[in-house]
Order: sequence, then C-alpha cells, then structure tokens
Amino acid sequence: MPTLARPRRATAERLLATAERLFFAHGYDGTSSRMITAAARVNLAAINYHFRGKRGLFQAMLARRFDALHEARLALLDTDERVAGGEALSCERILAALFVPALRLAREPKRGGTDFLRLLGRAYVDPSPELRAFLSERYAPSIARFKEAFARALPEIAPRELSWRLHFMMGALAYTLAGTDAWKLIAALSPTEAASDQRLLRRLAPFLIAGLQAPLPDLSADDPIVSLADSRVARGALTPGLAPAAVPARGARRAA
Amino acid sequence: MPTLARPRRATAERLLATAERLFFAHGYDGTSSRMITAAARVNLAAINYHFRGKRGLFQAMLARRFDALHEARLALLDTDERVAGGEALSCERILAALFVPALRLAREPKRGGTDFLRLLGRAYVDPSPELRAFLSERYAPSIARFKEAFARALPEIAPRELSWRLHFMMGALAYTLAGTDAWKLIAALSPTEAASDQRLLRRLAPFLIAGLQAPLPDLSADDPIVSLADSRVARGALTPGLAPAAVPARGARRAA
DNA sequence: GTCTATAATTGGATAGAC
DNA sequence: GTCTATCCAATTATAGAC
Repeated sequence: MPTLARPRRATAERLLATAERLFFAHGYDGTSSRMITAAARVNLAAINYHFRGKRGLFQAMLARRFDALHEARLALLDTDERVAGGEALSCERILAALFVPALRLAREPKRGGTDFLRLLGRAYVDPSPELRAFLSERYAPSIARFKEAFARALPEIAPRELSWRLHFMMGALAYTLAGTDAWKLIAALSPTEAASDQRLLRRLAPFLIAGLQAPLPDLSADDPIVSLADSRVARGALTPGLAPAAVPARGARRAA
Repeated sequence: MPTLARPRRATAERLLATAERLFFAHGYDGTSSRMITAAARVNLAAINYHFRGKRGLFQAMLARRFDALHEARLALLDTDERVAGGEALSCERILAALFVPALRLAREPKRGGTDFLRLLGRAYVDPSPELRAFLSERYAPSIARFKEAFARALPEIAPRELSWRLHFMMGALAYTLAGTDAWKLIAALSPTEAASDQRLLRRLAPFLIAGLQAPLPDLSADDPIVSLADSRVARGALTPGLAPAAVPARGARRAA
C-alpha cells in the first residue's frame, strides 16, 4: 500500500461503520441516507453504488456482525463439547458461549463496539416481518444447537418448559445488552473494560441459571395467583376512562 | 346522547387507538400522519387540531396507557401491603402486582389490547433521549415503590445486587410482553385468554423468582468464567475480517 | 470509484372555506 | 370541528460528467 494519505478505498467500510452507529441511535426509518453519508464523509451516491440502496446497506451491516457473532458462539460451544467428551456441559459454560463473543464484540470499537449489541436488542423486539424473517432464517440453526445443549444440561426440565425459559432468558439477555442504562452502570462501576465484562457476566449468570433450574410451575388452572387484592380495587383503578394527562390544547395554534 | 349515528365526537379517540396500533407495527418514524388518518378514516388535519402534531399524538397516546397501567400497579401493591399489615410481601405477590394490570390491559381490545404492551417493550430499548426522559420521569416513583417492596421481600440480597437483578427481571418481562413470538405461543396453546394470562404468569414467575433469590455471585476478579475454550478458537472465529455474506453487487444496476 | 445535479416522491404542517 | 387544497422541506434513487 502506498504511503500516501489513504482516504480512498475505505468507502464501503466507512459506510458500514457509520450505519451501525446511526441505525442504532435513530432506528432504520429515523436514519436518512444523507445523515449516513454526511457522517461518513462520503458521497450520497455511494450507498447506492456499493449496497444498491439504504436497505441493502442495512442488511449488509446486520449480516456482517450477526454472522460473525454466531460463528464465534458456535465455535466456543463446539470446543467446549469436544473437550467435555460425551458429558453434558454446565449451564454456566453454555451461557458463557453465548455471552463471551457478544461481550468481546462490544469491547472492540473496530468491530462495532456496543452499538451493534444495542442494535441487536432493538432488532429482537422489532415486529417488522422482513427483519424477523432475516433473523430467524439466519439464527435458527444456531439457536437449535444451543437449545439442545441446554436440554442436556437440564434433563429434568421438559422440552416445552425449557422453550419458555430460554425465551425468558433471551429476554433478559437482549434487554441487558441493548439497554441504555446497563452499559452506563458497567462503565461507571469498574475501571477496566475487560473486568466489567466479567462482572456483568458474573452477575447475570446466577440470575439466569437459577431461573432455568427453577422448580416446575403448577399449571393446574384453579387457584389463580392473584386473589386477595384482585377484583374490586384493581378493576377500579383501570376503569376511570381516559387519563387527564394528555395535552390536547384544542385548537391552539403554535407560535412562530 | 342522541340516538343518531354518532360518527362524530370520536375523532380524537379513533386517532389515539389507530396510532397505538400503527406506531407499534412500524415505529414512530415508520408511521406517517397520513397512514394514521387514513386508517382512522379521519381528516389529515385532525392530528394537528387535536394534538398539535404527530409528536403530540404519540405522547398523548403513551401517557394515557402508561399512567393507567402504573396507577393500577400501585393500587394492587397498596392493597396487598395494607392486607399484609407490617409483613413483607412475597415475591409472587409483588410480581403479580406488576403483571396482572399489564395482562388485563392486553386482554381488553378497547384499551389497546396487546398492541400497547408491545409498544411498551419497544420503548424500553429505544435510546432516544426524549422517550427515555418521558419514561423515567413518569415511572421513577412507581419503580421506586416496587424496588422497596422487593427489598423487603429479599432482605438477603444487597441493594446494589438487587438493582441488577430487577434490571434483568424487567428485561425478561419487557421482552416477553413485547415479543412477537410469545403472544403467538400463548394464543396457540390455550383456549380462553384469561387462562393463558394465568399460564404465562405461572411460567414466568418461577423463573424470575428463582433468579431474584439466586445465590450471590462471587465477584473476585480472578478465575474468569471462561477459561478452557477461550483464547485460540474463539479469537480465531472472530478474526476473519469482513464476512463474505453481504451482497455488495458492485456497480450492478437493478432491473425494472 | 467518486462526484454534481436532479428527478420523483413523500413527509409534516397549515390556511381558509364550510 | 371538519374538510380541501397547498406549501415547502426532506427523502431515496438515478443519470451522467469526471
């Protein structure tokens, strides 16, 4: 490579990196192509040239990180299982295979840093069929492998029950990684970033593992879990109709 | 009220209801004022007249449901605590005070049905400062009350640790309520909706309670939770640079 | 590969009649 | 309170020079 200043040749990469940051901050619809190209200091037409448009840039950006993340997760799981021989892995170990690649990604700004994980959390609750199809198609095999590993680690939990609990677990995980607050807390608490990764994992893992191993629920339909405070007060509190909190300001025209 | 057909007088209400549905489905930026007014079959100018614009409609819609939800939650908690006298409540009971009003909201289409809860889940991971300020300002007192209740129910958990666990818990909760998949599962599994509420609660509660009560983590910094499969393989799997999965299609102009 | 200029559409908001 | 018509800013995408 020539020793010249090399503002060239990085256009597509700059677009991907900038898109990651902005799509997270403002969502897909809230981020315009102009915002991205301006922030990346490339030309407006570059998005179309390199990615055939805004959607293409979005998908390319997602695919790049998602694939790397799951590849790393599966690699960790494979190695653990090979080392363990025929034995079932512990829940801690399986969880670590899920977490550690995500945290490692978050720690490297060159690979998206925390922005990508936050975007991931948003994607999990985004109901757009396009995005959901993308995720489930791309993730289904990986998820199945992990579910299988958990099933072996928790033989006493019936498969259907395990599905629910993994769902809850992914919720706590996605929310933690995506949440705006959690990362602030982590950064404030501990000096080095590597240490804080471990701390987060160490706090989250006992919570999740205890949940996964919890005693099975009694699903007999009688004996509702809410009884004493139920009917009168609660129903009353929901009934008063429209809350007065809104700011209708009927017919008021704004100044300026 | 006159016995006439009353297509009038419901304009603001129709806007609120339609906004709820569409804002959830497509997000704030993905929903145009024209989409809302067309779906609600009211005039385009009505949004400006009643709510001084799109943002006003959004905020009014949020405030209406959020306030009702938290009012109901606090009412349940108050009643439970009054009934319990000076005794600490059980975790089950506190959780129920959080869940039941939400599930009841979800069961009444007239009050937003599941759309609002899903929107709530999205809001929790939305990083926009505006929305976060709205939520934290409006929810802080309520959250504090519930945290206090949990602190009394779980005296063995240190306050800082409890904060983390409540954070994880809210993640699982928000994700479950917001998730597109969970509601489909519930609907498919059980006949009556009331029963499925109870079932969801019964499945989720043991998971969360076990997590809240889990043994305290050992935060001593040595002995990282990932050791054996760590360095070589995992790092390698993350390293191969840009994934080849993207669809650059350099310079290709689309047909049609 | 990169740029300028522009096309074609859609966005939120408003004015003013009724 | 509701409607039609319209303004104007901003959007994605493309054409064509360099």
